Amino acid sequence: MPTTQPGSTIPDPPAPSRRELNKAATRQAITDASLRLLRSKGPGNFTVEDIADAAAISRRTFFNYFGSTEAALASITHGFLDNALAQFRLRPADEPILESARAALVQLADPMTVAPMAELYSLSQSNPQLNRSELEAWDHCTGQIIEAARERFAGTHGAELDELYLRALAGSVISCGKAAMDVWFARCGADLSAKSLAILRQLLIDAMGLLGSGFMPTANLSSDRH
Amino acid sequence: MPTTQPGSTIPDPPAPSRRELNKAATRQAITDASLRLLRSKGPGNFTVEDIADAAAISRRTFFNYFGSTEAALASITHGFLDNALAQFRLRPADEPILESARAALVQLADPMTVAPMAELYSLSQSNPQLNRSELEAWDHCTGQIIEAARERFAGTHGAELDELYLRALAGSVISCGKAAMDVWFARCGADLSAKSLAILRQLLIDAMGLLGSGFMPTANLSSDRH
DNA sequence: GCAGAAACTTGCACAGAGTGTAAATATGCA
DNA sequence: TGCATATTTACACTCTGTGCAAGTTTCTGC
Repeated sequence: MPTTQPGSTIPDPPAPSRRELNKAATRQAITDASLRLLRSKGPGNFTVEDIADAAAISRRTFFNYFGSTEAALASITHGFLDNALAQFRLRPADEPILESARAALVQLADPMTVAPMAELYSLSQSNPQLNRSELEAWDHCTGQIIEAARERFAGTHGAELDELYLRALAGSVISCGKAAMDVWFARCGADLSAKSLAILRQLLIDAMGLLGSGFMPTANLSSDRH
Repeated sequence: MPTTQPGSTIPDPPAPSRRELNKAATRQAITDASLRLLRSKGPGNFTVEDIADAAAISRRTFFNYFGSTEAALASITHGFLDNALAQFRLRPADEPILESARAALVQLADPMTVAPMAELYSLSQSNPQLNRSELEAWDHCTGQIIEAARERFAGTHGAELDELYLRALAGSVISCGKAAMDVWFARCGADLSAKSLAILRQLLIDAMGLLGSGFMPTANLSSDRH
């Protein structure tokens, strides 16, 4: 029962006002409508007006929330990656970054979290327009990881972390996470069974392992693990 | 004097026909005009029609060559990365992939090659539209590296390379290359002096070194090398 | 060299994307 | 309740991107 007593000493989630609730609902209605249309008509076969009608809003309002149909769908990916980032930030500050990344990514291999992402993957396969927005989402996440790692380092040490180290590492972590997702999807499609998710988890662990070991050439023997 | 004797036994560059020359010239005229307009008006402040006028072609013809203004500009990045890929393919097949990547990237730190890229970087800083196309170009290159590495491995060994290894490595190499370029640009701007290019070269080498050593946490001491 | 084929360019028309503006409506706050 | 502020909406407008058909250039075989 989340009471919001005015005298509460803990800031709580600061009282979601009516306006914020409405906006969140509209936003959700738009992404839901977009996903429905993507399912029923396929990528590129529906317009912003279609989405607006399906979400019971005006075309103009759609553009108050998203800049394009792709952006509306990419919000799913953004949600997924924001989740990953939140997990990353929860890790202890003295942990090696790669280990934090591994732990954060493994958290994502859970049905509720991965389901929308998997569906989006399967529906947007081989569609250039959507792929660009996906790339943008992953890139945005890279930027956020850079920020998070920088803050973490500045917190524990006094100095600043080398910029190349930071950017190269963050980019590689994201690339490896993406590679694991790609391989998983190619191998399992949108299958969300426990077995399939275990494979995803292992792929994410393996990918971080490869990164941590500097991609030793012998590592390609790992293919017979599956 | 590039004679094209019919009896020549070597296939040569197979006789660039008039049509191909015209197309190449038009393509070049479009990218040149785009870059000129980017310089003079800034990103987002000119239309396809402006480019078409400047290149002395019709609007419709522009779209026969490129799908958008961004795509026209991204052809610069594509050229740069195609160059990198060609260097990669020239490396001996038994060399470790990371070493090949390092060598290929270092080849790019040369004024003629890097100049257009550097200018594009400086002009499209903080412009979302252009950045998306840039990301797409890097991603496209990742795909090509995956292909190249797969072929190379299949050539020397009989078996297939583990898909995760391949994708994670290719993605990380590209990420690190990009990170090095980003840091270089942040540090040196569009400066193309020998000293600046030496820094770029060293950044690329360092980035590949980080990748090869698995991002050992002590590596961040490298910042005092510069 | 010349006719016909094939490739390329161009103008036109049209659907859709994206944005500024101002009026209408909903929400927050005293 | 009543005013201030935030949000939605309709409308108009520019620009994008594409199909189509008519014009122009290049290529091919004769």
